[in-house]
Amino acid sequence: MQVWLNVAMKIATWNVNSLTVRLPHLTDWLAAHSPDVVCIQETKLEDKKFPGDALRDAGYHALFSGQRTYNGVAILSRTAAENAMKGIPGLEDVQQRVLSATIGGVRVVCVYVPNGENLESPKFEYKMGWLKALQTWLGGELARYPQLVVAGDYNIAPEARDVHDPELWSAKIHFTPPEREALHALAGIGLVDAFRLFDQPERSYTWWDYRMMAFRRKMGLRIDHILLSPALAPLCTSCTIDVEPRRLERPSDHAPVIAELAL
DNA sequence: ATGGCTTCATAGTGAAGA
Repeated sequence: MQVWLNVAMKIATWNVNSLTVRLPHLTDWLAAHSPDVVCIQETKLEDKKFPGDALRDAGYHALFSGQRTYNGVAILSRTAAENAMKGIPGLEDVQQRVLSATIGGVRVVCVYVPNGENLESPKFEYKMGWLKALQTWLGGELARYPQLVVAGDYNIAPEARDVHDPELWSAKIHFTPPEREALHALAGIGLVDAFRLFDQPERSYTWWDYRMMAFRRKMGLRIDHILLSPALAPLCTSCTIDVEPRRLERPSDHAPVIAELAL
């Protein structure tokens, strides 16, 4: 007699653009959706100011790696995380952008890819070097952890359909050819975009500028992604963007992305 | 639009985000 034990895992990513400002939105969202794992970017606070108590009251363990003013990542989970690690090994970086841990047998990597500013900026060089280091490291992690999720704010829109006006954005940061090639290279090592495993509505985006009433006018970019290892991709049962938090007062400019896995 | 918000910071001709 064979016993099947199916476990569903709901994993999300959300750039909150200041965890201090967005904490009420986050705790409301956790209560409404009960995700098992949430990768958070742009906490913008030092570790000593991390709202661990509020998140514990909300029912979540938290790993965090922050700094003053900028960047900062966290992983929230219903069950305790194991083997937590900060950053990309071998990459000297004072900016807190990567956190990884194992939760329920799944290796979770939370990433906040650099913005890049523009093609002429030194920040663009930093972004491209950072992405190369990420790719090299993830190649090894894929071999080490067959069940791997890499979720976060990639600051890159992969395809024209991920940009509200591809012509306008063709030479702009987030949609330049070298950035798109760097994201495509992650597909080359086996990582699959969970969102495109399913039919999706047109004009599906995860970020909208605060200016120009961009959200209301559907002028956005899809730059937040959940990438899955080859072993996990067939186990993914859904992937959606939740635009509701973007409608709230004082919203984050990013919306959460949620994937469900049948493990 | 070479910046129209928003955040954190400081009191800047702000910086940075996306």
